Amino acid sequence: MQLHRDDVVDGAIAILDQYGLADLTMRRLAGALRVQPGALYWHFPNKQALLGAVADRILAPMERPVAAGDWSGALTELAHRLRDCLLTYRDGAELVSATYASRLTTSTGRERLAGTVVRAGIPREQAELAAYTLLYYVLGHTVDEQSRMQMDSAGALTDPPAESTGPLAESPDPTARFDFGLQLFTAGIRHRLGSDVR
Amino acid sequence: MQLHRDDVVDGAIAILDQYGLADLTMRRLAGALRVQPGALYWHFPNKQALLGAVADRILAPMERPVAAGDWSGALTELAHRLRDCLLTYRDGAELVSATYASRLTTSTGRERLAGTVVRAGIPREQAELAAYTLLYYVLGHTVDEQSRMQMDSAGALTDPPAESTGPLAESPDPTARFDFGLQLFTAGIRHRLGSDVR
DNA sequence: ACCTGAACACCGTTCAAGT
DNA sequence: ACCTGAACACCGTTCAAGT
Repeated sequence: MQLHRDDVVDGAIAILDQYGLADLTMRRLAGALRVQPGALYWHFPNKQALLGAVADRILAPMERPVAAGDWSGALTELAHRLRDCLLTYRDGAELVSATYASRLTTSTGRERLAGTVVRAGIPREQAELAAYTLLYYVLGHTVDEQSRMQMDSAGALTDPPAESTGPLAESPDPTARFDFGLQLFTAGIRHRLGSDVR
Repeated sequence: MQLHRDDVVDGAIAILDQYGLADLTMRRLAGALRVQPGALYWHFPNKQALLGAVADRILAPMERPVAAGDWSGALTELAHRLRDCLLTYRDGAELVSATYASRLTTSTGRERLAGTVVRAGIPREQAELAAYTLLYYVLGHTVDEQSRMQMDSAGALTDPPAESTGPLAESPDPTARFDFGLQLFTAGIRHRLGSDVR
């Protein structure tokens, strides 16, 4: 049985989702694929490249077209879809955020965000900056949200009726909290459209 | 010569700044302090705790009072100061962002940001959310900015007259780019003050 | 072309034992 | 109280050699 590039990514995703990013090692992955660690290096030059391919897989749904017509609807849809991608697998947000340090530049999600902001009427250069701003927010929020989820599902067993873990514990819906920052962002864009935009 | 907790943090900061986060290992740090690796575990329970102490050191200037009187000035000042803290040492942004996954909740910088937003006239719960939003932006932006700086100073020797590295290469001043996102944020806050705030 | 076997140069952490 | 010595259980990566 030949091992293909996609099989390696499949195996990596499986380990990621079941055991988390810390357990996603080349040796463990090789073991799961019933192969020697060195074999992986025929398919990928190094671990970083493998993680990049995993990140691409996680973000694949970002390619699909958006339904919303107006720019603010499209922006909201893209931001939510990005968050959904990151939340699909355990430690997905952390992996993408760690792996896309510089890779963000070529990310297709970033381009589409920027294009949508341009459509709103913001000059190209500023739209690029706005896209980054939104991206930083979505990544930061989702990494935080996901790590809290995992802390909760671990702590729920050891610490059942804990009062509150911090100033965010009382906020009800994670999605509502996400939307708050999103609305702050779109309001900021709208304000730039109102004022002198040049 | 007795080794104290602060000496360990000093040594860690020195290695971080000279060789980067990847080279900040317990063994290397022990070597620099002329001590066995195990000795560090008398002063800190594990590496994570050590990195937390390093992060606290990096963020120490956040405690100083702010000069600006109005809320938007104070917000801008705090955001800039946070960025400055992160840029002071090599890989500072990456270390803080990696180490403060859950530690953000108790961070003093976050509290002060939230307090400032409350002063603007936003209800407490929303102000907390806004503070997180700003924090995610500053961290994301600065990690990106700092990693680009290091890629440039490494690539400048191997790749002198490269055309452009991406859609951000033409933007002139990193500080101006930082301010753009910051203004987007404050405009968003201001918009919430204008509308029904409850 | 694709993989094995085996090594190289590291990690973080623990812990009896020393002083 | 503070540290050494030495081990344990891992890492990512390389590379001759096999098929």
